Amino acid sequence: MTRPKSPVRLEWVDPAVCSTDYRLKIIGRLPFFKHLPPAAISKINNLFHDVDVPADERIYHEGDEAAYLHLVAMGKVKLVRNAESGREVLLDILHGGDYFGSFSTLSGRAHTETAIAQTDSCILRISSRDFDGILADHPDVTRKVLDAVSRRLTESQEIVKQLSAYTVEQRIASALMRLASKLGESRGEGVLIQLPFSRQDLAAMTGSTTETVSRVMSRFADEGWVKTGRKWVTILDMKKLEELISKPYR
Amino acid sequence: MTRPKSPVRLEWVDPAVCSTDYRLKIIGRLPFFKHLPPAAISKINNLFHDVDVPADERIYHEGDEAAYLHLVAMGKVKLVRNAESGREVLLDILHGGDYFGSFSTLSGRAHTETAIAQTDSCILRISSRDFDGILADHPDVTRKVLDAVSRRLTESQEIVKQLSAYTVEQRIASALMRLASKLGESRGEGVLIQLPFSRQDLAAMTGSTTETVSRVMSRFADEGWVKTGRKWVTILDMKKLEELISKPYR
DNA sequence: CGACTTTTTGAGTCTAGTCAAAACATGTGG
DNA sequence: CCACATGTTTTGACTAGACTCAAAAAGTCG
Repeated sequence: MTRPKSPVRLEWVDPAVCSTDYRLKIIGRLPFFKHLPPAAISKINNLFHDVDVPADERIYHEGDEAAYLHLVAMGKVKLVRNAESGREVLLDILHGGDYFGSFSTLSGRAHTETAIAQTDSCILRISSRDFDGILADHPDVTRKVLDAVSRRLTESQEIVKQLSAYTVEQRIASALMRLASKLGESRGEGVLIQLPFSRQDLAAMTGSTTETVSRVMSRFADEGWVKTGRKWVTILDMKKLEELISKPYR
Repeated sequence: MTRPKSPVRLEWVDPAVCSTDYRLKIIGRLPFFKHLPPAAISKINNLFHDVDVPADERIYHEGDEAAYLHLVAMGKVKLVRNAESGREVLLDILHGGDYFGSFSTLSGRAHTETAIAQTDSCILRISSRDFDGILADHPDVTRKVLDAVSRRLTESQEIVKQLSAYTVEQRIASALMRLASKLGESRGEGVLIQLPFSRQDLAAMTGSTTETVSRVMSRFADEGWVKTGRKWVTILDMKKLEELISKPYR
């Protein structure tokens, strides 16, 4: 039985994206701003600065002064916390339109996590100061930001629940489903996840180790629920993964 | 060596607190509102309704329609998520001035967690609709709420890190320190935590079991770092607990 | 003083981690 | 286009931290 070769096709990051006024389009599509009139968006656009970040490069580090709010214009960004033991914990993977970094000069001055480009990325950033100005000018934007943060809090609490109560197998199944629905690409046979992301990343997402993740993934593959390769996974049977989770602990 | 009997003294919940205009004082002291002029606070006060909740009673349940924002006026409230396996996960313990529940009709219609009174409590609540009105009228309040939610998100991510990378012993030490700084009462010999909270609660906070928590606490007590009893803990040596955490994994 | 709940202790088991090494992909340069 | 260098994934053997089940001990309250 021959396995398919890597189905990974890296997305094309046109260097021009960040340096032209294509930005205006991106910013205008963001949930925070899209309801605003073109004039306001244009004004906001001028407050953003763009940065191209090659894959694997750090955008900022835990403990750095939190002076900017960032937006992913293109590419993937992972948010990571490092434990004292050296173990890396993957908090979230972000893509186009997602925000990260800090909102304000008020709510703490240091970043509490590290942001790393997972692929070549284009990042837009605005100083916390300027963003504060936008919030002051547009109460409805503040409101949307509040909703976005609330949603992220709820997601984080869901992760807490899973880390507390699920087995590794269940956490991995859940992480795959989460990634699939957020970043998956529908293929004929299933949903392809190609961030790219390694066993290492999946381990850091689920509070586990590469070896254990590998073993669990092999089991899933044997069952025919997924197909895996280097830095990609295709989910063939979402239902079975779901059953794993809903099934009582014993 | 005789151990002290329970140092627990339950705080007195005067039924009058909730039913009189003492509420106005409480609301006026909240971080969200305290900067507002008395007239505005008085107006806001009228939108709140008070509820007395006896200990161990549920205030709302996961999945219930999220129609109110709640404030703890007096007492302690725990936020809990139930896993499919039946295991209970303790997300947070709240006390005077803390908010819980949902902010808006927008950000999802169902509660994602269960709220249970840990002690006899007095809860103030406001309909999401009315709270939306306040946010619309007072952009600065929205801003403060945003900061509060952001802070809670950061805290939640810290828990995720701990569940992912700490041993049970480290998680328990960390939980004790967190509770001490938030809800602890300074006594001569140390910091008393008397929520009241059981081994069960501590297990639900740390993704562990009562038995394991008991064993770890006994170890801590043998070392002379804590004194424990039924539903209370006194921390005698915070530094030693801290060392446990900062000390590399092995 | 009992009745009840919470906490502790013990013995046995198992999930998941550790360490080490082999197998496999992928991209590079000859 | 093949052979090699590099990083990733898999496999194996072993270990240990934490869970389970069961029962005894200790606190607390009426």
